[in-house]
Parts: sequence; C-alpha cells; structure tokens
Amino acid sequence: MSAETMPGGSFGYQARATHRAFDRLLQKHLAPHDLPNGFWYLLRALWERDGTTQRELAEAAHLTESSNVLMLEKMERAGLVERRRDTTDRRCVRVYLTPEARRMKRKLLPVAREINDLAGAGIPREDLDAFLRVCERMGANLRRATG
Amino acid sequence: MSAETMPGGSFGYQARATHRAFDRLLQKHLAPHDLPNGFWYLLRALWERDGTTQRELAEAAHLTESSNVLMLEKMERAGLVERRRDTTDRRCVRVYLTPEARRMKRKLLPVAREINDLAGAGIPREDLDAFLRVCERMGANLRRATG
DNA sequence: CGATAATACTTTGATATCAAAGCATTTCAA
DNA sequence: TTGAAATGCTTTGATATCAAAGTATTATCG
Repeated sequence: MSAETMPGGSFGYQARATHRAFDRLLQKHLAPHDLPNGFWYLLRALWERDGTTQRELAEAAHLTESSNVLMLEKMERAGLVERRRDTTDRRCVRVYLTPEARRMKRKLLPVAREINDLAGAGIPREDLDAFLRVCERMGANLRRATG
Repeated sequence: MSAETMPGGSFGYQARATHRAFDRLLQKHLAPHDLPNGFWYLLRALWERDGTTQRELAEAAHLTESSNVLMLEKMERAGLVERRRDTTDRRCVRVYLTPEARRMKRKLLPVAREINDLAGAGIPREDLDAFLRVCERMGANLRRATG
C-alpha cells in the first residue's frame, strides 16, 4: 500500500520514464542532422573536454568501456573522432574530435538548450534545483551500492 | 556559460545518468533470480494490472508496441505470460501472468522497495517529492513535444 | 630484477530498444 | 453498406548497451 512500491511513486520508475521521454525527443531533434543519439552523448563530453582517454570518456558519458569502444569505432568511421595512443602511457587511447565534429558544436548545442527549456517549462525553479540535487545524490547512492 | 548548457546542469543529462544508475543496480539485484531487467518492467506493470492489452502494457512500461512484442515473446517462452486474443475485439491481444509469475511478486517486489530506499537515503523528503513532481511534469512536457 | 597485480583497452555474444512498413480487425462516414 | 480511416499487433533491420573474458602495458613489491 505504500506509495513507494507503486510504480508511479517509485524513483526508479520515474527516472526511467523521464529518461525515455528525453531520449525520444532528442532522437527526433537529432534526426535532421543525421546524428544518432549514441554519438550525441560522446560529442557532448568531448566538446567539454577534447583529448580525454577512453576510460575517462566512458565515465563522463555513463557508459562501460566496452560500450564506449563500439560507439567510438562508429564515430571514427563517420569521421567525427580520431583515436591515438598516448605517447607516455601506451595503455591509454586518447580521443580527439575532428575539425568537422568541432564545428558541429555551434549548431548542435542549442538543441540541448531547447529540449531542456521545453522540459522545464512551467516548473518552479526551486523544484528544478531540487530535481538536479536529487539526481546527483541518488546517482551517488546507487553507484556506491553497485560497486 | 549558462548552467543549463553544461552537462551537469542539464536535466536530460541528469535524467540519463540517474536512470543508468538505477538500471545497473536493478540488474545486479535481479541477476540472482535469473530475471533480465526487461522482464521486470513488464512484470511490474502486470502485477498491478493483469490481463491488459499489449497496447496498454506498452504504454505503462514506456515501450513502443514493437519493443513490447519482442519482450513478451521472450517472457512467453520463459513461461511467465500467456497471450490470448480478446474475444470481443479481436485486434487486441491480452496478456496474462502465469501462476508462477504471479507467485514471484512476493519475492521480487521488495527489491524495488530496497533499491528506492537506498537511492533516497539522506535526501530530504521534500526534495524527493519535488523530484517526483518534476519527473511527472517533464515527462508530460516532453511527450507532448514528441507527439 | 622479476613475478604479480593493476590499469586500459578490445572482442564476443547477449539483452534492450526503436522506426518503418506490413497485416488483420473494427469504426466511421458518405 | 461498403470503402476509407483508425486501431492493434507483428516483422524486419538498425541502434545502444552490457558482462565476461581476453590482450597489452605499466606499476608494485619481494
């Protein structure tokens, strides 16, 4: 009977539902640019910080290393990134945006802004701030438990 | 420079990160029961309301109809559901839990409770309520825009 | 030094999801 | 009342993701 066990009151259920809604609208907005969602998440991380190792990149995009490898191979084939071994630590592969991928930032970053604005429309700023705080904290709680 | 365009302050980024964290811990908790995550979402919906049409079920689980079909085929093979044509509207297929799947509720529903409690640990109740409100409203905003 | 552990990446096979196009049944409107 | 539209499901090919096991390189410790 407790609200927490009902789907609608379950944090996990709501997190999933919300993510799905974002992901679907994102796909719709990226389709005209011929950009799959999977590329987007990595591009965003690389626009922030180019030349990271694959390990760091996977973490920033909340992917496993293996998922990351597969996505980067596709992006490399699509001419969006280059991968070069780090010269001092040759275990690491560093990922660099191509000029074309760097240029896309100007056109594509506003898409994120637009979707976020649309998502938050009509919601009090204090609730939005609480949402961000809760996401951060829940993520930390869950990741600690996952190990 | 606005916080909204930085990944950490982006609602979409945080929704994704939070969902991922839930999904990974869920998988860890379900593995001992030999239950894939995909089954879980449909089981939860069916425990709430058995005998729904595939259409309704897909909506409840935030899946497309085609994704739903594929998952239900696997669940049928695993002996968790049966599918029977509705007798009055023969377009519809109604989905029914098997006795075994019904029995699993007692053992598995506490998993949801446990994960939710863990996720919310140390977060003020008012923030958690705001989180749920925001998820509901953002979902509505986004789905309206997705069409 | 040399063995062992840790780190970073890759490979492989599986799970989860979707869009587009298709089929069957029912509803609706001329 | 019958042909067109809507509804519900299925099929197919693609995208996205992971775990487990493997390889290569660097770090650590005896």
